[in-house]
Formats: sequence, C-alpha cells, structure tokens
Amino acid sequence: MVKISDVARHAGVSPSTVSYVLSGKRSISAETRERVLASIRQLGYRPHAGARALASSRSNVLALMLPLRTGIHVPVVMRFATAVVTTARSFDHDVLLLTQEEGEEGLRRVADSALVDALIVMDVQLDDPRLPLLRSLGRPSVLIGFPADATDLTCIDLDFRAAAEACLTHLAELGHRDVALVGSPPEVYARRTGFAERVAEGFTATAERLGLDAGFYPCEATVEEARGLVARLLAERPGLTGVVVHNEPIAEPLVRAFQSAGRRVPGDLSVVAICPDEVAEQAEPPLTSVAIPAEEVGRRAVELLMGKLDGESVPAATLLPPALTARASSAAPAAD
Amino acid sequence: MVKISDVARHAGVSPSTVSYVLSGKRSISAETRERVLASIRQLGYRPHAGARALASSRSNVLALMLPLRTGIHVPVVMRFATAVVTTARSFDHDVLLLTQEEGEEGLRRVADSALVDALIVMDVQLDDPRLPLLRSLGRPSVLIGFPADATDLTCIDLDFRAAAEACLTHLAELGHRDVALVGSPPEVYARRTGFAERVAEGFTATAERLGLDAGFYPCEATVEEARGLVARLLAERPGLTGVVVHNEPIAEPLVRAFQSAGRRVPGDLSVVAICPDEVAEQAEPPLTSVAIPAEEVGRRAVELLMGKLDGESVPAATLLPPALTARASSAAPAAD
DNA sequence: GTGAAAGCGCTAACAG
DNA sequence: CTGTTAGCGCTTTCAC
Repeated sequence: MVKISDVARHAGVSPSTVSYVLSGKRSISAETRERVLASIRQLGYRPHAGARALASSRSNVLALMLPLRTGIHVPVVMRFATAVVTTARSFDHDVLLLTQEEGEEGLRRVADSALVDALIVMDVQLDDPRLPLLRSLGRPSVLIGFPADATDLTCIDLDFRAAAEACLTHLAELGHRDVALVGSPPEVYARRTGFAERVAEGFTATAERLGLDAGFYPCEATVEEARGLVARLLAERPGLTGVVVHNEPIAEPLVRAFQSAGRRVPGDLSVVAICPDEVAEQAEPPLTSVAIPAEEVGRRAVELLMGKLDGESVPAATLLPPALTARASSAAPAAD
Repeated sequence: MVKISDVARHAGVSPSTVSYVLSGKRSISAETRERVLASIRQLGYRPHAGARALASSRSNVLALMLPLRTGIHVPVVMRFATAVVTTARSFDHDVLLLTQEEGEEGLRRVADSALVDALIVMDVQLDDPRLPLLRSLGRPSVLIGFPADATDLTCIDLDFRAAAEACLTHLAELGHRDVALVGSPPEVYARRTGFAERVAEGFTATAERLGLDAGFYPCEATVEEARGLVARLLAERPGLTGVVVHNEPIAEPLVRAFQSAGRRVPGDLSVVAICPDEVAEQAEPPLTSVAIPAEEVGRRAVELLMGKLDGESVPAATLLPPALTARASSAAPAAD
C-alpha cells in the first residue's frame, strides 16, 4: 500500500505538504503542488480512510436510514437514496446504508463509533422514538419528513398539506363539489406518519374552507381493497365526482375499478393523485398529479447536512411547495 | 468521547485487555471479562471505527454497488439490498452504498482507501468493464450475476437457464406445443446482461430438446409495447398457447392485452413468469412463476464474502435452483 | 492470564 | 511557503 510518506519522498517534500495539497488548507506554490499531484498520480496514492478519520475526526461518511416497511412505495425510496448518494459524492462523502429495523441502536452505533459524521433518516413518524436520540447524538442530522415536535431538529419534505390543498383546489376550480380522499393504508395512520396525516388535514381543512362535501377513506394497497372501496364509494356517495388519491400502488387499480363500474374517467369522475411523476405518466389515462420530488428532497437533505457539518446555520424546516401537473384524469364534472 | 484507556482505567486493567475482551482473541479470566464488560456498559464505550480500521486493517464495512438503470425492476433491487444489509449486520459489518454510475473508479476508490474490506456488485454484464478491476483489487468480491468469463471471480445468482427450462417444461407437461418467450427490453440484451441471455438460451435449448414451436420476443417495459407485441403474436403465431414472460413490469399488462383480444387466461393461453413472488401473487389471475430469490441471493452473497474474508475457499459459482410455483395462469391448452 | 509499548497512516499545531 | 512532530484510538506483538 502506498502511503503519504511514499508520496512525500517521491515528490521531495514533507508528508504535511502532501496532506495540505490534498486538503487545500494552506497555500502551496504552484510548482510544488504540481509535483505532488504528479507523484500522487504516478504512485496511485489513496489516503487511508481510517487513518484520515482518526487524525481529523471526520470520516466523510453519512448514514442513511431507509424504511423498508409496508405501506411505503419502494421506487420512491430508491430515488431518494440515489439522490442522497449522488449528492453526497459531489461533496466527497460516501453513504452508509442502515435499515429502519436497526432503529435507535443502529444510529447510536454508527454515530458513537465515529463511523459516520452525520445522519439522514427517512419515514419520520409524528412521535418518532429516534427523535430524542438524534437530538442528543452530538452529530448533525436531517429528517426527511416532519415529526410533531421538531424542536432542535432539521427537517425537509414536500409540503403535503399544501399538496392536498392543491389537489382539492384543482378539483374545486373544475367545479367539483363532492369529493373523497383515498388515503394510505390504515397502518400508516396508526403509526402516525406525518406526511399521511398532513395530507388528510390539508384535505379536510381545504374542503371545509371551500365548502365541499368531503370524505376520507384510508385504503390497503391491494387491488381487492381498491375494488372494495370503489364499491363502497359508489354506494355511499352517489354524488361523488372528484377523488384525490394518496396511495401510489392503487391509483391505477382504483381508476380501473371505477371504469369497470361504468364510470368514465374523467367524464364522470375526476382523479388527482399525489405520487411520483412516472406513476402518473404511466397510468392509463395519465393522472393529474402533485409530484413527490424525491430527487430534490434527497439532494437538499444532503446540502443541509453539509451546511451543518460546516458549522453554518441552516433552516430548521424546509417545506417544498407542491407542483400540480394537469393530465388526462381530471376535467369538469358532467352537467346534471 | 470515551476511549479504550478510559474503560481500562475504570476496570483496573490495561487497554490491551479491554481490546482482547472485545475481540476474544485471547482468553481472559471470567472475572476480568465481567469487570471490563461492566465498565464498557457503564461508560457507554464504542470503539472508534477509524482507529480500529487503522490498527487492524479491517474496516468491517462492505461496499454494495447497485444498478439504477432502466430495465431493472427496482423492488427486486431493494430486496437484495435489504438482505445484504441485514446479513452483513449479523456478521458485524456495515454496508456502504455505491451507485453503478460510480463504476470502476468508485470501486477502486473505496477499496484502495481501505474504506471497505470487500465488495458486492450487482447487475453484472457478460463483458463487464469492472471485472479486470475486481480481479486486481486485492480485496474479496462477490458478483450477483454471471459474466461470460468468471475466472478468478466468485459469482452467485438464480440459475436463469434452468428457470427458463422449468417454465417451458411446465408448459410442455401441460401439453403446450407452440410457445413464446416475452423477454426483457432490447437494451438489456444489447448490453449483454447475463441473466437475460441465459433465459433466452435456456428457453431456446429446451424448446429444441422438447421439439416445441418457439419464438423469442424482447419487449420494452411499457403497456403500449406489450399491447403491440400481443397484436403481433396473435397475428404471427395463431397456434400459440403458452407464453413465458421474463419482464416483470409488463407481465400483467400482457395478460390484460390477451384478454382484451378475447383470449382467456389460462383457457386459451397459459402464462408463466420469471418474477418475484409478490408480483406473481398480486397479478390477476395470479401467475404461475419461477421466483427470483432476492433475499437468498443477497444473504448468500454476504456469506460468501465473509468466508473469503476469513480466508476460506468458497465455491466460485453458486447457481440457485429455480422453484416453480403453479398458480392460476397456466393450464392444459384447450382441445382443438 | 495480563501488561507495556510500538506502531497503523494521517492531520494539524507549532516552528521557521 | 514548507518542514517537524505530536498525537488521533486502537490492535498486537513481545514480555512476563
């Protein structure tokens, strides 16, 4: 293994000079720098990560804890992860993958052992058991999602309340008066997942403000449950003309079920989804939707973390504004 | 930060004794061990990962390089990843996430800097540019998938050739004589992905052996392409009664398209898929399928790697036998 | 069964 | 602008 002293000898300088060339923490004459860089290249030198972490108390590794539980849409998680890794690399950091199952103990382990410098956690519950730990860890962290009490924490997410509002406003502007929210599976609400609740709140509040007839229906993410719910909706709410879906896997099955029941989409029933753009675009018909900006959330989570690592003060809360894209699944309701 | 010398002082022993208690590399009297462990617990001691890596030249971290390109089914990738992380943890290792985009340079970086002890790479092409690097890296690696030339490499995967054979044998035993393979998108074959080619080979060879009429049809993973292909199949192969699908996203759309064209499944047309069990179970009708054992592949990849790290000699090739589960999408062809 | 001490390879004062 | 040197916290000989 080639080490810093080998490079130093080869370039005719001291080890510290090599170190400073690499870190840029003090100015080096152009010629020495070039000579050192040439030696580094020739010898194929790579600083030893462990030695560097020991000497500098910086590992240049971030922890990313991902959810792998039910009710979470996997492709969205992967897109977050990709954005996090890619952005971390652009800051010369690597990413250590933790599963949600590792819980608080996992976070403590990688933080206390100095394996990572900072942490990103996804799928934050309103009353998440990891919160006290993250506050006391002594290492920067960023939460993707908002807990009930975010004191002393840095959070980022799509503004789900505004997203629900945008969906409903869109339907109301088209003239819909009787609307329903088809939500995530009941277990998601049971464990008090922030984004799911915020959608429900935003929906309810906006419906009230706009004076709409509104109902809220959590739903398992299976085709059968979607069919069952459609049957129920048709029976219970004969005047229903607008549906907001916040449950990726069943968005399309739901449309299918309405069509099987003889309802045209968007002729008789308009559907608006909160889901990734690809899901909305691939659907038949393409769905009007508010996108979940996974890439942007992941990228900005890392940027926030880097700011904190550099000692900057960063905003405690970042709510990304929703963007609604009108597609073929929504239109004015048929005149009675 | 509490360090090993703090623990040593607290327990009234030397640092080396603490180290040996933790590593178990030499025998310690029961009483000292208990005393040391108590001190560790009381002080909340965690060995510094970097210091440990520096002193032992072992980081206890594995690199996992995941594909994020088109034509790959994301949920399957996530299940691999989960299995890898979970298994790695059971061996007291962590997992560093790399994206395929980082390529050879990324692998070299984490290996040469001693950030990781060993590497797992997925989505191996038949002629993968990372192969020479992996051979010369001086660190153990395991490939998920088989390249054309696996000399000096350790590989594991489902036996895709046998999987195709199992599908076709199943159809043949039911009495089908005119069959088709609906394959992955053309780009997957263009970049010579091993598993896709092996399915095609296994299909072709088995069809020949069994004397079946057989055709091979790569297909983009979109609903339109699936519909287009069905139209083509109905026109070109009027006698077709059995289809093997190796393309998760369009398995169900394909069935839908056949049904729209008036073909009953499995009455007129039997469908067998190579896909994860959940996809097969969720489909309507549930699909007879050969499962992709993501969990087992991920777990065993880590086990192989651990064996190599321990200096054991492990099998160079591990081909997991396919398991076909008969479901509602296959039956004997209608009598003419 | 336990301790002392020499590094592991790098960074960051300190010194000039 | 550059060099010298003292650690960073741990593992592992060597010694008893």
